[in-house]
Amino acid sequence: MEEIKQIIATCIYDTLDNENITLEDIKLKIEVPKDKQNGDFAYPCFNLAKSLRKSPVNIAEDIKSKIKLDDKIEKVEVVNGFLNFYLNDLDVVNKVLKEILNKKEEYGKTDIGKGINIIVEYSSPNIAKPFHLGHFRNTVLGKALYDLYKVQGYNVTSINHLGDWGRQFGLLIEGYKRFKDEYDMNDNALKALSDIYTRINKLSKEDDSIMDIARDNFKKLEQGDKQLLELWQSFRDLSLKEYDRIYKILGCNFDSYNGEAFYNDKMQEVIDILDKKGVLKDSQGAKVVEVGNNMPPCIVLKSNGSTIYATRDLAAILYRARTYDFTKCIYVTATEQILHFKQIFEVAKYLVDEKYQKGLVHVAYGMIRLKTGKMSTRDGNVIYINDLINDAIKKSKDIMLNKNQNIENIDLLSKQIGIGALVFNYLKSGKNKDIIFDLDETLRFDGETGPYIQYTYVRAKSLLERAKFNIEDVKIDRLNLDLLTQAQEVQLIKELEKLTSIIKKASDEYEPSILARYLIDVATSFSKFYNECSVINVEDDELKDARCALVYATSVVIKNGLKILGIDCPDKM
RNA sequence: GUUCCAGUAGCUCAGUUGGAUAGAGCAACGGCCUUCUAAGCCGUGGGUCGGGGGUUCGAAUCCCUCCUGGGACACCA
Repeated sequence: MEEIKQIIATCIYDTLDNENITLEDIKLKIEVPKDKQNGDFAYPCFNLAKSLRKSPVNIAEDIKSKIKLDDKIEKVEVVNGFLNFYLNDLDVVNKVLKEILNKKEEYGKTDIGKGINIIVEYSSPNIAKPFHLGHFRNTVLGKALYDLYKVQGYNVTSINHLGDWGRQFGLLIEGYKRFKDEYDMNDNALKALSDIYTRINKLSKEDDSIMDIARDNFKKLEQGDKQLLELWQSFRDLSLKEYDRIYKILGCNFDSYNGEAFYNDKMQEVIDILDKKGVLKDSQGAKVVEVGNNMPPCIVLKSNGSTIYATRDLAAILYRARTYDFTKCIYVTATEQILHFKQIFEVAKYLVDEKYQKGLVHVAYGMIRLKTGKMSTRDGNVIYINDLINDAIKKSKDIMLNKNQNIENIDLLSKQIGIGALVFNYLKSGKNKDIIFDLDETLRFDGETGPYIQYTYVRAKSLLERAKFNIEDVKIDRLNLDLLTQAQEVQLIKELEKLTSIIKKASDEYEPSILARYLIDVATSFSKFYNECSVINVEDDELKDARCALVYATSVVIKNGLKILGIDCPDKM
């Protein structure tokens, strides 16, 4: 891509004789036309009009008449002041396909991140509560970001910053003591714990003494009360066990589960540093740091002297800079925390070197709301992810049974497809869009969905199986790829070429949806090819092999792409 | 009140470092399975790109302003 732009820019530059125009200027202006009719690359000549004192159309014609084209470029045409460049398709076809066939599951990977440390903090649920849709969006996004960096060779650390500390646990412990006998902790323990929490929370509003006990419980926890810590630990273990099921399903694992509790003993140093630097100020009894930029100050110590979430996040920044020497530390959370992160990133300049402070990134995603309003565990206005997963699996199973009665592994397949639909649904649109939950929309299986892409993969695999095409037995250099000249074939190959640059763009913009949408384009291009070009029923064996190679290459791109998103490829559906 | 995000087809969304006739999917309607999986493909209809100004050869995209929806705004996370 970049090299071709460089070549075209050089070709254009050589026809011009004007010191006001640089090669770099030209290269920057080269674009990919939206409409393929207009070629593979285009150069708009309008901005040259002033320096050259000629009309854009004349300039374009002039360049065209003088230009010496590189071998890689087939032709150039002038349309409305644009110079449209058409690549030599056979070059592209051969180069791209051979690369994919050789690299296989490595295709799309690069090493541009070699030696660079990146932290992705994501998922981070509050323990003792079931996973809901909000956590799901977070987890799916974070996992995709993690893998986007991973495949580019970055040294990535994933951190699950568990919400496992705070007064709420003092309250939960009290509720647990009172009501535990009424619940079955072996079945859906998190639901039970969260019900207990809801109950005791309600009670505490009628009875002030309960809050006092909760405060006291938490104080004891902080001081290391053995019995209470044991209880707290059991809540944490139960929660992780439950979450792990979902993490396994989504294909994510964490290098660290250091949550808020972990920083319990690491906050004093933050206070000391801030104090020593003289930035800690009294304000209405609390200790704050002014952060400017029209923002309210960041509270670091509450008026009762205790720490707050900002203190913990600051301690985490300090710890992570020392432990991981990160170039980037990415926080995946909902948009409601934007101000909070702006504040602590500002305060961080007093704690760590500029290198680290500049590397702090907040990736904020839009809220998921229900038609009945914002999700809230407290009001019971919430979608639990387990329920949704079960719905999705059931639906894909029903569809399969409807199509074909005897499918092996139907449980595995329906799980892969149902979850593929869910995950894709939450990755396909931009992260800062709010989502209003709609069950029918979430469980769609046709159109721009996960199952559509999986289906494309399955069709490709099925073709290869029928054609008995096994990549391990193929002599890649002896394939006659020059036979792939049909419009659908060339178009598909040009699509496959983009994977690497798409991965880079998606990570640069912290936007996995770019990859998700790209995979839809790949699937669509393949489906068009599939409809137009026979693979198995062609007489010419050379053509058959070439097409099989293309089918295989497509399956590789889809599989590699979906893997980054955390979506499995089923063999049949 | 301050500030951030969003507003594009009936619905859900792409497109935003300015470029060619604003694109998909769903829904609607019409085609394509005795030959590779119809969870698919092809076609038709559907648009004041929230409104109004401005900058520019050129604006959905940049600037100003207003409207609508959502979030955040001191001791919850």
